[in-house]
Amino acid sequence: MKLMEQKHLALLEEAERRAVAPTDNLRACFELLALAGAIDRDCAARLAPHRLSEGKFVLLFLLHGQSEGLSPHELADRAGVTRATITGLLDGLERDGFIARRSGLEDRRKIAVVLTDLGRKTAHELFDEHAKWIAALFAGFGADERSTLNGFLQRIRRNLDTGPADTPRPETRT
Amino acid sequence: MKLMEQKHLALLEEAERRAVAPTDNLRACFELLALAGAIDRDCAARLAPHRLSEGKFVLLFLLHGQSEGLSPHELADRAGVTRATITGLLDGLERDGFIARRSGLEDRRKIAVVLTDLGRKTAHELFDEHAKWIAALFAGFGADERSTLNGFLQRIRRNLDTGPADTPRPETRT
DNA sequence: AACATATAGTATGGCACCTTATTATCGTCA
DNA sequence: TGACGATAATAAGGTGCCATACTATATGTT
Repeated sequence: MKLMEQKHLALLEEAERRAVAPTDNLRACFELLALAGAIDRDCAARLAPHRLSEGKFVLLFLLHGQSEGLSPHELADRAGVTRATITGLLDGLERDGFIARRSGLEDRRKIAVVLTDLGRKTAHELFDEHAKWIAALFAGFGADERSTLNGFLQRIRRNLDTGPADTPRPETRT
Repeated sequence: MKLMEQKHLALLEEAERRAVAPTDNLRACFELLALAGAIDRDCAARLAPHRLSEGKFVLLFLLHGQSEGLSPHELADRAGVTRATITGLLDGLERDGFIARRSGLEDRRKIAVVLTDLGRKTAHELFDEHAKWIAALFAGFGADERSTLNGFLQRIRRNLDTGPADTPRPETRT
């Protein structure tokens, strides 16, 4: 269990050598990023045995309960990725037998993506397990602690948003 | 500025519908992940104008000050990625004129990666800016607050490590 | 009806990361 | 000495993400 990522350790050492910035702040930031990275990796590791990635899992539970299916466009909107990315994920899900593509009836440009039995079964089984796993990460936290943590995160986010006025980020398209 | 990622919103809704896990916990986790994601994206956006990614930037400052250069193997160890990944990053850095590959003298399997003038200049300029940017994320935080936050993160990490005994993660190879 | 424009899905190519070969070189030990 | 296993770098192929460009279909305008 590494407390910090290798690259961040290196950066920290160099920053100490140069004394350009308060290293306590750097350390705090890297611990945050390391934890998030660890969560992501753990998530991926839990889904991998089912031949799923996080992105694919999201599509699965988005489709679950939609007996009519959803179009790739809708999936993209709800999952928060581009349509092109959806195409790739669907290719994998179709190959592995989780979903099927049905060509649309009224609008022939549209496609309806529907779960197969395997897809439905997998989505159903995994969702609860997944949600419980995530919730368990905050086991032992009281409401007050969660809200304190949240306050910290908000403040960091504010610093993130107001700070870099020099970088004209193209404002994630809607 | 989105507070939470689209996919997490969707997951949260479904979890509320099903009432399988305390959604406050889920929400807290997603806020954490969203912030980390936002930081990563911001980092990428700051480096992109220089034709650098975070991975490439790390290599650059690892090489900075190493007048003898480093081998891809050493770079991989210090950056915490595989040698194969390093090869790809070096290809890009070489193409863009930041580094040069020098074939080794004593051991002819080895290659010495050295910075070009452009590489040295870029590394030098960017490092301070980058470190200051990261430190600025924790502007306004006192030592006590940083340590409270850190305590929270450690607790989450402990939950992460102890929880999933069922997932036999292959224990990140050294 | 005809043309312009918008939309749906996908292909293509790029990036950063991975795992698993493959090739060249090194060091050792029989 | 020469064969063997370790090591260095890379190649090949896979994933998930992106942006851009293309095709087919739909729709609105005149």
